Amino acid sequence: MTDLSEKKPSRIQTRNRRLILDAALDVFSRDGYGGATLDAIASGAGLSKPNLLYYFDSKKEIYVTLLSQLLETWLDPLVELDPDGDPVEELLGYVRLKLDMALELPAESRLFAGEMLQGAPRLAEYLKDDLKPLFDTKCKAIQDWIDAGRLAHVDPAHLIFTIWSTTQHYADFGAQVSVLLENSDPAQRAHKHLEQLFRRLLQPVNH
Amino acid sequence: MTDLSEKKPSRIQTRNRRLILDAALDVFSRDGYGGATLDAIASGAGLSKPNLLYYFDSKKEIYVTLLSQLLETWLDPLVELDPDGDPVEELLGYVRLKLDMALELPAESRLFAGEMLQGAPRLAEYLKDDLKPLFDTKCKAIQDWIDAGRLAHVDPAHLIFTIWSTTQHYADFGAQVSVLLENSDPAQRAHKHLEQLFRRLLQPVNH
DNA sequence: TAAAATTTTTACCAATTGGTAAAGTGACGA
DNA sequence: TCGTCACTTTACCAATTGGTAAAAATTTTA
Repeated sequence: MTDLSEKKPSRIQTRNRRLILDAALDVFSRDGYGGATLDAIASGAGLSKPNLLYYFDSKKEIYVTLLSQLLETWLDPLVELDPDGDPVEELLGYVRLKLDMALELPAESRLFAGEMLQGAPRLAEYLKDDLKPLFDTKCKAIQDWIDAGRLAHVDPAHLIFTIWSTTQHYADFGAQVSVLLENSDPAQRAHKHLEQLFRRLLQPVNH
Repeated sequence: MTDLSEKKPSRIQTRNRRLILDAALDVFSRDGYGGATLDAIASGAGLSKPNLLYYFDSKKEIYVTLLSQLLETWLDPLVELDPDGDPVEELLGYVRLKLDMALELPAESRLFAGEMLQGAPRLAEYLKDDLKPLFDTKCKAIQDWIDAGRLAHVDPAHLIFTIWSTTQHYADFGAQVSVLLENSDPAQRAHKHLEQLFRRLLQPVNH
């Protein structure tokens, strides 16, 4: 018997855990936690179910592993927001990054959204301990920009909500978006639209 | 044996179908279609599972009934958008209505969002046959406003996406919002923020 | 009030679920 | 070549799932 949670993983372990997590992302993001089955994940990974359970102790462990790996990359762009940079350009850069993430990692976005829809039962402590402090810090930075007259008067918290919602919409509601847009290149139009939107919102009024 | 799908329903039928749909909305919106169980719905409605299946033939039928009832009210505000009204005020009114719906009917919003996350398998024909024509009509109306110089140059389709995403965010990501905002009255601030956002975006530039 | 129709309960069931035990396979170093 | 360790398969299992059959209770109707 081996304890997979300790020591450096073998080549096989690295490969199979990767296969499992990739398949699990597909299944969980499509069917939700409750709708996902180990059989579907195992089959997606090309492994037998007991073999899958050799690498992860339970369904929940796979899900939680997936979520916590996601959260690292998810927070990153907000961390990068630089209080010493140009306010409008910093925020537009953040919008651009978030939109690119939504377009390139839609499954990740949907996994996160699905967890939120369920009331974030497995993310409660993450929200309070990690996201909240970061959120407050960035809200304050934005408020400082406003106070310095370098940014239009906006509610910092709701500005961030607006950035999150408008960008993630292209992943989470992708099914709707693709039906309604048909032809026109969604990615480029979305980029142009959001740039315009936030530029108009954020540009301080000269006086 | 009775055919519940025909003739006018009895008082008991009306009451119990209502109880079931109310409970089902709770369960489906929280756990998703796959995660929801008939036992949970039955218990929520205060009925036994076989009794519940006397009123609906299957789990899927409950879900579909719920969805299609929702869609009627969901589309309504967009239908109301009046091409003969004042452009900015019409659109701001639409935003206000959508935000109120999200705040007052969060479970409905989450049910819809959950279906979207799964790729809208049960809404494919609704999206194409009902939503798409309406969407196109309204996009054209917005474009006409722009061409008449009564509205800033915006991408109509993406404007609608932005309205949908920013408003529904307060329902779909409510778990996150409530953790991050703590005290401050979210509803009122959201209203003020979105009014400001869309006013700045939509107000045509004088020239 | 008796019969007819509707509603509810009891007792099931086959399929699927997450998960386990243990035997088997394969690679690698002593 | 043998034993050890990591990995995989086979054969399960108890619990839960969506759903059914039919009897029992209740309500409605004639």
